[in-house]
Amino acid sequence: MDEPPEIDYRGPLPPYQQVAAWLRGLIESGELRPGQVLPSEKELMDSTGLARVTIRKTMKMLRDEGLVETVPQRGSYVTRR
Amino acid sequence: MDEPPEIDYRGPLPPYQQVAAWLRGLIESGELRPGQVLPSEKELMDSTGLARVTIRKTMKMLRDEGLVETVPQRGSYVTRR
DNA sequence: TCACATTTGTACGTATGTATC
DNA sequence: AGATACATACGTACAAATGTG
Repeated sequence: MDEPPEIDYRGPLPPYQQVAAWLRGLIESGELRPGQVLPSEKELMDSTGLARVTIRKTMKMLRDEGLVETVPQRGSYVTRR
Repeated sequence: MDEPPEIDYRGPLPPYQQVAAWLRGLIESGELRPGQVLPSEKELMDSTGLARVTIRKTMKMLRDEGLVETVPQRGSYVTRR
């Protein structure tokens, strides 16, 4: 898994959307394929330096977009379509 | 943290400047040292009885003076110089 | 069967940013 | 100056299910 971009706390997009944009790009480019697992909340926290609630907000956004599906105690996966 | 002075709503200085003057004094006297955190907006609201917008006006004044720096979601700190 | 680490779910408290009335 | 609301973010803690050894 690539490293996420540096978080810009002063940019036009809030941190949780910056992470979402990064993951969205990986999915749409095919780097992350349908059925494939995404980094765990912990991994994203460590790689971005953001808090868990912020990462969870990112994942919720991607879920709402239908791009990923989250399985409790398992992880989040790229939606198969 | 000391208690702020009683707010004089009829005095020559508006309330937000009265609070600013108090904090400025603490900083210049060394009671609040560089890098040290200032009371949160909530604490200042409670201890002064003033509204949040007023407290924020106080902090903006101190920021503009270069006496303090505010970190989003963190708090305001005495500028290190 | 058991113990342990991992992972998501949930909740609470605190803090600043922004907007509306 | 004030009141209220919502957005965004950090930290902590605990619960519950899963996977691994």
